[in-house]
Amino acid sequence: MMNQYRTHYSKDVKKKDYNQSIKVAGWVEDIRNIGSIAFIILRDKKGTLQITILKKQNPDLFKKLVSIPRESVISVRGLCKENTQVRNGYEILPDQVEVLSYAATPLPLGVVDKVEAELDTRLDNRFIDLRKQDKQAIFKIRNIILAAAHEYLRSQGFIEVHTPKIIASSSEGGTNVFRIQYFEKEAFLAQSPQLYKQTLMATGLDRVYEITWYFRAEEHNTRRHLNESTAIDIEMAFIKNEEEIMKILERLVYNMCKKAEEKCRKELDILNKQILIPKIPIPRITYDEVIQKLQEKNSGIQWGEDLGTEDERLLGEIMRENNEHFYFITRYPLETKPFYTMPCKNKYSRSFDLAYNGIEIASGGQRIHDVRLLEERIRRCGLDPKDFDTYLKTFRYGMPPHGGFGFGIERFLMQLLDINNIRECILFPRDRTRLKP
RNA sequence: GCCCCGGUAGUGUAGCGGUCUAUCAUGCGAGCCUGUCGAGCUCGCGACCCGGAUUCAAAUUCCGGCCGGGGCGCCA
Repeated sequence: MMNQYRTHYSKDVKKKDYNQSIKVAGWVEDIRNIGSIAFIILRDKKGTLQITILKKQNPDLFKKLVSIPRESVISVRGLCKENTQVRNGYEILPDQVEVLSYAATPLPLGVVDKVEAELDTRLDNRFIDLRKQDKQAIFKIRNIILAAAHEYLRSQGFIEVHTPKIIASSSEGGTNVFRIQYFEKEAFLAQSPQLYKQTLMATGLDRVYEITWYFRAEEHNTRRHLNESTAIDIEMAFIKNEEEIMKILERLVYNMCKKAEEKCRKELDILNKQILIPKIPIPRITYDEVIQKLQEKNSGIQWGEDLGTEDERLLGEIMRENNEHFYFITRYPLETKPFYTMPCKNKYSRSFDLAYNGIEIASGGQRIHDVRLLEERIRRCGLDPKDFDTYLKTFRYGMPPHGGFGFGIERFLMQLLDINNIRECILFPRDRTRLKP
């Protein structure tokens, strides 16, 4: 007995339950009233089932059932009968129906209607949109991917941490931050846990990870940006160079893909997608090689410039021709990277991006642990070391070599499942204009 | 921040100066139908984002506003 409303989920009814009285509960997805017989499709967490009722056997109950508005929540007790004509192989012949919640009509959005609504309408009514199994599948896969990340990172000695999202100063420069009122002070929402992760490298925890929010006040309006997104952020100490970080990242990605492939068969089927599991090692291409490849394809990009969207797409295409979907871009020019990035041979840096079919999904690298070099880099980037007092202090009393990365969860999901709008990959997206629900 | 595009029933659309009393589908309501599973059939309900302007006449043209989508930049 699961609870007073339900003894079985739709997909848990087995042969041994046939000819038994069972209880099911869920949402009324559809009612097909043929006249003297009616079929009610009930949807629960695991799928759908059919309730069949004959008018002449129970006229009152018949009338009650067929007049329930779609998407109402009901609990039904009845005899479970085998029937090969029905998709599940069984149907329920009800003797008791309890309406737990009546749905108003018309629905703001149909769950099984023949017309698909636009994303904007769907997001406005996300609680109904998410009743659709294909929309739900994305979040079930997301769950498995994150479970895989936790499992893998913990197996590698990382501990999970949580750092503040309300912060005193804009951490890195670069992207715009949201300003908020913190009692009598001005504060900001963290655009990344970068500086805190580094601070933790001074503590001896050595390996930390955080599944975290990024808040970014950029007024972008694209299919691949959110103003509130999530990431897997890691930082590790006592590294020799950035290669060690990439080794963790590629294995993390491998494990996430593998677990999704193993455990999300049903969801992948619903979405009609297949997962490409990366071959390890994931190829590393240097920034210089990238520029060369792009120039061969007549891109106007010059050495020293960051890759534009078009360049990223083109590179993705070039790589795909060689059957490579994942690839690292390494050794970016120091100029293009934030102040904390470890330089390499003057003009290069020990940084990398991980791209997946032409879109950046992670970026990271080795950080500077020498405080004097760090101060110099802050100045070179046109910032004032005084503004980084709290941060710089952590480097003055013993800071090991370290590095890490930030990995965008929605970006990854979007590429993994070939979804063309990032808003599909987060339950309640925040974008340039959307603040609710 | 720059640049495009769009707002028509609950949902998705057609119409792009008069023929709009606005199309079709879906939905909703009523009815018929004993095996539906995109059920079917009959009847009905329901909409031109807002404000100005042009015109004999505006859903349609112009201006402003509001709301949305997308591209670039930036980035995950």
